[in-house]
Amino acid sequence: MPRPRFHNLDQEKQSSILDVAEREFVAKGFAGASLNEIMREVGVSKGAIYYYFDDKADLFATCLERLMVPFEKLLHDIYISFNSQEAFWESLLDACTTIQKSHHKNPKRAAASRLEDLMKGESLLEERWRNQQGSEFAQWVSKLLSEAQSKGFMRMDLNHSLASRIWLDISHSFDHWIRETYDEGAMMLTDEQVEQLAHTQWDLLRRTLAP
Amino acid sequence: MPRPRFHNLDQEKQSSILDVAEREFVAKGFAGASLNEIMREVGVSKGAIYYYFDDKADLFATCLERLMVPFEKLLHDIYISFNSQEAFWESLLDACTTIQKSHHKNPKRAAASRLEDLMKGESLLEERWRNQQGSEFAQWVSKLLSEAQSKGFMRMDLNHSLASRIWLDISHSFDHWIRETYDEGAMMLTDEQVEQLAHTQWDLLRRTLAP
Amino acid sequence: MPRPRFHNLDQEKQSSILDVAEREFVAKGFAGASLNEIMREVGVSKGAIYYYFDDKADLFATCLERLMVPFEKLLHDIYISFNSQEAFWESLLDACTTIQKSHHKNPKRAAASRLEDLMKGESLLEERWRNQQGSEFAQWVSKLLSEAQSKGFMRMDLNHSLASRIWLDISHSFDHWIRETYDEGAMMLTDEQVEQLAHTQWDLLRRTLAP
Amino acid sequence: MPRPRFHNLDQEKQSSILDVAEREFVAKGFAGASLNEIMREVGVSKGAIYYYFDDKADLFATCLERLMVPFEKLLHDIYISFNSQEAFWESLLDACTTIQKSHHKNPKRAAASRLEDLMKGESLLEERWRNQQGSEFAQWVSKLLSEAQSKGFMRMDLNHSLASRIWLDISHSFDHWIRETYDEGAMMLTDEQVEQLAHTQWDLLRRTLAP
DNA sequence: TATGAATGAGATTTCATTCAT
DNA sequence: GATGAATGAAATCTCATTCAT
Repeated sequence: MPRPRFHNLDQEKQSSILDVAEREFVAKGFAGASLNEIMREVGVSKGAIYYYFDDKADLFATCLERLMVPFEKLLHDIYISFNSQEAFWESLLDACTTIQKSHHKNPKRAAASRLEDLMKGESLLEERWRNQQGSEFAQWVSKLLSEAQSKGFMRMDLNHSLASRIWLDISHSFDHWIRETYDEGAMMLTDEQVEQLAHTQWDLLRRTLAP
Repeated sequence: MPRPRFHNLDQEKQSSILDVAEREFVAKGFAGASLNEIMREVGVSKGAIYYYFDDKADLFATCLERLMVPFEKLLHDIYISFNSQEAFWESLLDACTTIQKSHHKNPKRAAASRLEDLMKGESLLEERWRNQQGSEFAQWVSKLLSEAQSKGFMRMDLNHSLASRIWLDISHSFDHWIRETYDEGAMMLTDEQVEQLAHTQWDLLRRTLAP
Repeated sequence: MPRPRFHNLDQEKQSSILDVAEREFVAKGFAGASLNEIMREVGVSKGAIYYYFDDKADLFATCLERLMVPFEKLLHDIYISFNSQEAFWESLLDACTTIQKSHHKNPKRAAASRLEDLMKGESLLEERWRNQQGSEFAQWVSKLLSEAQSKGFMRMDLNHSLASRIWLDISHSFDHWIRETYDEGAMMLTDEQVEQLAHTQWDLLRRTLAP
Repeated sequence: MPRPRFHNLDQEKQSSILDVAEREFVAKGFAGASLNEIMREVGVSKGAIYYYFDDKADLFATCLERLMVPFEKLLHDIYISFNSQEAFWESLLDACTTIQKSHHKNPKRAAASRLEDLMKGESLLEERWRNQQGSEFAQWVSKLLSEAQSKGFMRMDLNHSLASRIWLDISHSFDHWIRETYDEGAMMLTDEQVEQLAHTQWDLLRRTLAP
């Protein structure tokens, strides 16, 4: 959580700091990233970063937060039906589509999974972050899975933690793929193609997790 | 690639160095790991490390190599039949079982995927590693996928790179799960359970990638 | 010497600033104390401190001054008789009693000696402070000693600077002791006990410095 | 406690480091002293200090130790007789003389009291140092005082902690005086004068603390 | 073959101080 | 009168790496 001062900066400044920091963290990992480098690149004075953020970890967390918060809002608004098996899978398809569209509109969002990966092993970060909010998406998946299993909409012969893991990793596969794709050629997909992609993802989930 | 001298050391010494280094890298990432710490823990002199390895990255690569090489040998010995669709999937089940058994016999192997993850973003490392050998497993998967697709044993409506990604990530899911499971309780699975796990993994691949 | 504006503040505000600053300086020394910390604790804005004081040293000096000035007034009002040896020592006993009582009424005063100690070695501070007023008490002691020696009321076989030093250090001994005592248990001495203490101090001076 | 490496340096190097550090600490206090400055002045590389010492506090402690250890050895060898009041005071005179001579031979030793003063309020330092050894001299004084009081060789109408304090402060008075004297003019006292000084000190103690 | 002393660049962080408003 | 954003020098400390022995 950055100090309130940070949010008093004009959007442009805020963005430019977080953009650079995000790029640096993604490129070199948490420990490998250099605040010096970030300051220099942003063109901000040495003390400024510490005027806005508590420390390196705080800056990192703020980058992560910026990526996650809108996504978490999105998640929160998603409605999943449990009326019938059919309705359940149908609404899950809608969810996949919504999420994919959001990712494509803001492809940087896909970096979040990379940032979360980077936290692994930085015990300091993990603690702070998890206490603060944890991975909302992982919780969302876990909850949905439990509920769907209890209704018999998803298979129960898989260990719950393993099933979650797989669901998450399939989602991450698409995130990675999108990130790589956009990084390489900044190609733009049409709305139709994005819908197709979401359908593919949903199909994989169904193939994998349907009873 | 460590200097040849390193391999003149007795096995025990080699192992103790790489064990400690591996633990340190996995725990703190590449940039975060401290050579000082590793030396101290191993009880080896400062100069020695530089006598055996070019630099930090070389030590890292050697750790990774140790984990990968036996696995690559295993891969190399696996026979996949392309005689018929049935035979293909049958031999793939054998492959999954072989791999799972190997992982359970040497659970540290599962750390390899974590080490490979750690490399991401350490541009220095990535370059060296890819030039040197790259991820053999990824290549194995990619080649199999191509061949199976060309024979019609696997679905073709998925982008090749995305399909690879998914195959790899499902494999990683199991690696992660195994690593976590062993880390937490050091529980031991019976042979039967391992076979069951391999079957599950294979089943997921089939559900996901069969035409 | 703070800017005149400072004294336009209401007493309460002035006190709260100096109280916190004094505590911080006594606790961490001049260099170790942090203006940031002080501002935060007082709840005063960053600019304000620099609006009221020239700089850190000025704030320090003001703390010291607040402690010393009333004491110096006290000193100034003390009458020492040089009519006879007997009268001299008698009036010195009165002086000791007056001073001790003042210290006990305002035990923080005893912190002054600690603050003065802290200045030692902060060459910047020493210079400013000595030029400005120096230790009034040291001067008072020195002057009394000279006069008493010249009248034969005090021994002359001691180097003057050494004798002063001893007189001062005996006084400081009591200051330290009082400070420690009050810090530890906040115990309160009765008037009688204070008088007894003053008598002890005076007795030590007489034993030490009488011819 | 410096790392053993430090003591492998030739005496000259060790001394030059500690001399500069001591001067810096005495001049500016612990917090005020700058390691950078010390390194620059000694002409030693930035890493070197941290190669020899754990941190700033360790360097400080080493300075203090160098001053104290020989003195503590001296204390340890001093014999105080408790056979009779006369013998007691006589042996105390010898002790004073021994100590004074030692101080004059190595006037820097007198800085120890200043260094110990500097530690006050640096809570970090105080803890480390006291746990490690504490002020040997204070203990020596306290023990002697108790024993002498129990035999009736010293007055018992003074609070023990206050009496200790006074004894210590009288000793410090002489230390301070010596340090100032040597700092100012580097004048040398003859053996006879030193003996005279010791006698004065002893006389003050007797006047002050004899029954 | 092996050591470990020594280095110095660079890391994160703090802090007194200034100045536009 | 008063604020607090912004600064940048300097602080402590770490670390991969070199090199004389």
